[in-house]
Amino acid sequence: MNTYTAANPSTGDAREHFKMAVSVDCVIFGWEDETLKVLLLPSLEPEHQGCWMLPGDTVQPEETLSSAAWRVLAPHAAFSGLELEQVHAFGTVHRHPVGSLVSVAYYSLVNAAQAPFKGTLRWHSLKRLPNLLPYHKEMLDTCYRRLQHKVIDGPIGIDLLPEKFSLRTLQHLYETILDVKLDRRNFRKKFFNMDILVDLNEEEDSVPHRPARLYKFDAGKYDLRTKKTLGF
Amino acid sequence: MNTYTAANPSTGDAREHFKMAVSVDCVIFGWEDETLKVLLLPSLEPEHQGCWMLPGDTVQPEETLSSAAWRVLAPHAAFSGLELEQVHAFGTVHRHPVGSLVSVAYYSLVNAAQAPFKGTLRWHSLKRLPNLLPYHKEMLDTCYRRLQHKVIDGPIGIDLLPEKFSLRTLQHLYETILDVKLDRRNFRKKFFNMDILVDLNEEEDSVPHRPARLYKFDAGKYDLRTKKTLGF
DNA sequence: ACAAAAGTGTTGACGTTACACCCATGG
DNA sequence: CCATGGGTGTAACGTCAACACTTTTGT
Repeated sequence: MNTYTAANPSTGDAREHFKMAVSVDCVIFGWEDETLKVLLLPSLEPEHQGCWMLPGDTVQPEETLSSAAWRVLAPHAAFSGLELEQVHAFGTVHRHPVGSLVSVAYYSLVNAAQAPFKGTLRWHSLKRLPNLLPYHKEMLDTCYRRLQHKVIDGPIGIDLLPEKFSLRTLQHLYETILDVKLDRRNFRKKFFNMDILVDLNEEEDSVPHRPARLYKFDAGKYDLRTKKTLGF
Repeated sequence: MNTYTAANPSTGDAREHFKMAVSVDCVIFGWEDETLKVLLLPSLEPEHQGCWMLPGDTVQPEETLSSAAWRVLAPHAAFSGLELEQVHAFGTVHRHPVGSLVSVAYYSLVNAAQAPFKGTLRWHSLKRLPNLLPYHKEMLDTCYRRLQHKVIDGPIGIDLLPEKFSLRTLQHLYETILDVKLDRRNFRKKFFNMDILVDLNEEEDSVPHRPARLYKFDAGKYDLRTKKTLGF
C-alpha cells in the first residue's frame, strides 16, 4: 500500500483502519478555598486499585472531539459556560489488550465552588495529588504547563473569584498557579495598568488587619486583554 | 454505562470502542529559493479530483503518534534529523462512511533543498497553494500559525540557510514566515544582541550592489536561545 | 552617474525588577 | 502595643519602534 494514500481509508479495505479507540480526557482545574485543585474520579480498573483518573470517555463516531469533552462534563450544570481548550493528543502503544488508544487532553479552569461534583468525582488539591494512572499524570502535567503559560499572556480570574475581591486574593491566585512569589507593588502596577479592574470603593470587613479595598473586573476591558497579538 | 468509566475499554465490550481511525498528517514547511513552501501530494480520492493533500497515514496499533509521523517521512533521507512537533488533533463527524477519523497534525520546518521529494510529493509555495482537501487546509492554517509563533519566541534559521549567509537572507526568512516587513536596523540589533551569529569576515561575491558580510550560527549559543523561560 | 542594497545610532515609550517605609485594623 | 497584612514611589535596566544618511559595488 502506498504510504501516502493510506490516510484515505476509502482506499483498500477501509475497515482495516478503524481499529483504534480515541478518548478525550478532561483536566479541569478548579479554584476553591484559595487552592488550585483538579477534578478526578477513582479508577475502577482492578490492576490500578487506589488510582484516580481524569474524567473522560471514548469518542463516539457521530461526535467531534470537543463535543465528546463537553458530554463528559455535561452532568455538571455549573460547567455550562465552560471553555475547554485542547492541549495535546497522547498515543500509547498497546495501552489496552484489544487495541491502541489515543487520548486527547482538554483543559479548563473553573470556580470549583460553583461546580459541585457528582457521582464519584472529587476535587483534589494539586499539592496533594493521589496516585493517578501513569498516562493521566502525564496529561495533567502537560495541561498544568499550558495553564501556567495561559496565565502569563493574558488575565485570568474572572469567573474564578467572587464578584468583589481584594488584590491580595487575586495575587494569591497567580502565585498559586505559577507556583512563585510575586512582588506586591509590581503586581498591583501590572493589573492597574491593564485597566481591567474597577475600584468599588469598598473595603473588607472583619479581618484581623487593615482591610483591603475591593475590586471587580470590567468585563469588557477584560475580554479585550485576552486577545492575542503577533508582535515581532 | 457510566460516562466516566467508559474511557476504560476493558469495561464492557471493549471492541465496541475500537472503531475509530487515527491518522497523522504532516505539515512540512520548506525553505528554498527564498520561498516558504509546504510538502503536498495529489489526492487520489475521486470526489476530490485535482485536490492536493498533506502526507499522512493511519496510525498502526503498535506505534505511537510521533513514530507514525516519522514513518510517513522516513523515505526522505534528508528528514532524518527532523524535529516534528504535534500541533492539534482534528476530529470530524463521519468524514468517511465507514467510521470516524481523527487526524493529528504535526509540523516541521526544513531546508527544502536538502529534502528532495520522491513519489508524487511536491513542494508548493505557500503563496500559490493548489486546492487542498478542506480539512487539510484547516490543518495547514493552524500549523502555519504555530510556525509564526515559534519564530517569534526563539531563533530559527539554522538548518535552513546555507552555512554562510548574509543578514539580508536571514531577515528575508523572517519576513516571509511572519508575512510582514521588518526594519533592517532593528532586525540586526536583535540578532546581534542574541549573540548567536559569528562574523566570518567574508563578503558576498558577484552581487550587483555592495556585498554583504557573511555570518554563520554559533550552534551552542543558538541552542541556548531555544530554551523557553517562564517569566512573569 | 546611477541603481541597488549594505551598513550604521539615537531617541522615546514602555514594561520589568528591585527595593523600604508608613498605615489601618483586631486582638 | 503588637501582629498582620494594606498601601505606596522611584530608579535602573532592557526591549522595542521609529527614523535618514552615507558607503560600496556593478553596470
